[in-house]
Amino acid sequence: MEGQITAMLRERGFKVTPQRLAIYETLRQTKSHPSAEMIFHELQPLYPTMSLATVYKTIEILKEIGLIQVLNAGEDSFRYDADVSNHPHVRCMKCGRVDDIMGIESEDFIDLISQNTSYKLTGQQFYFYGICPKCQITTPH
Amino acid sequence: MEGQITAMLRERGFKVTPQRLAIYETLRQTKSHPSAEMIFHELQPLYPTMSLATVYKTIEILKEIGLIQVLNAGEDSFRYDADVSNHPHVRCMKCGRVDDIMGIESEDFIDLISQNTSYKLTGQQFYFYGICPKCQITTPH
DNA sequence: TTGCTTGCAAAGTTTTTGCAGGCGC
DNA sequence: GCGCCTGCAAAAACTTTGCAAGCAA
Repeated sequence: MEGQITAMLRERGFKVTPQRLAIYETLRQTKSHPSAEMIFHELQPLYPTMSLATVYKTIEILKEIGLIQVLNAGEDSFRYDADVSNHPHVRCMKCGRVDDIMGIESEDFIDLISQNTSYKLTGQQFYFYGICPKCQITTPH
Repeated sequence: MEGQITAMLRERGFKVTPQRLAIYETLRQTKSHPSAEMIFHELQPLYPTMSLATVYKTIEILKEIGLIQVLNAGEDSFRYDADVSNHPHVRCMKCGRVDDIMGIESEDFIDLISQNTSYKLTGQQFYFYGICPKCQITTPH
């Protein structure tokens, strides 16, 4: 599983660079669904010369290869997830964090939709909005 | 049902202006889920002096009052829908159009999610991606 | 008349593009 | 060494803000 990115980049004719590996690794090691800016700041200490433009360009490639998925939970910016499995996301309307919702079997629901549209479906994203446990405590009413 | 916007604006202390009525009416009379820019261009002939800023400011109010809902189907810009009922949307990856998916009962699915997260849920958006009927014909493979 | 609203312009945010030097292969 | 890649800067795209004049109530 690990190191797969190297092979997948080369297969598609992309070069393997430290920046690309670092950006993917950052996404693999977090569940916080960071934006480009967040990834950039995360890598700043390790790669002081890294630019935001490189983050965006790398994200574009990783998306194309299918190594990451792109999220927009109603914010101004996009977030990225190295877990490309089909799972819903939930955003806290108070603190802004975005979490995974795991363990949901949505095939039946998707089939139902498929039968109710004339589109040929290729994918989907389910976003939920609410208040996270921590923010429920802070403001309990 | 019609003219409700007038009362709802006044109730909240907002003034009723031709621009606000026109922007809401544009959204009520379409199913294309226009962006701010699209609304602006639609109204340009009728209101030559209308500005994009007014469109954005009005959208902010309509959203606050609950007369419209905000969508982001993975595009750079937001889209707006005067149908605030809870229904999924689908975007064509080829031509970019965004359509409603009606007639879906999603309560059971939402309940299932509700039981699988520690968030206190307040809302959700379901986005599907695919190819619309027209684009399926144009490129049939 | 009062003060919210409009529309213009400027600014803010996020993302993309152009290009010269650098590095993967 | 060739050609793609990086990083800087500039630009583009979308949205927000400031302010003077205008209009709703």
